[in-house]
Amino acid sequence: MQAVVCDLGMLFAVIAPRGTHLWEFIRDILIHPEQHGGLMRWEDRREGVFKFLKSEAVAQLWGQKKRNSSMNYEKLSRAMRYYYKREILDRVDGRRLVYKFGKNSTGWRLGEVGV
DNA sequence: TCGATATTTCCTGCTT
DNA sequence: TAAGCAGGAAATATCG
Repeated sequence: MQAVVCDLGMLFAVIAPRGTHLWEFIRDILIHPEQHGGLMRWEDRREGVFKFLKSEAVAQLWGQKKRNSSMNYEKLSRAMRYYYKREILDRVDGRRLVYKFGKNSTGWRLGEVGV
């Protein structure tokens, strides 16, 4: 598992632009699930609702991308919560590990993908 | 160098 | 009881 995360991290370091934001990193995992070993999945693609399947693995991947080995899901989720205020994400009440893209996020909608 | 922005880190309390 | 959620506060890194 650790090796898989390591490989994915290296892959990301190559394919992702330097200034990628967290929400873009999340979006890319969802758009290219085959490259990320089912870390996340769409709950409702049209509505932009998605779920973390392997929360700690996603956090580790994000940490590798930012060269931060102490990253974990608790810290990642705090950053996610700041997106509510900016309307990059919408809150999904009562469902753990479930988030929704907001009106200020782009590139995840069908027909928009492939940017 | 400085200010703005985007996290990161730590924390407390609540919920599932 | 562990894991996750919510949000305040302060610190830090990066960029223009």
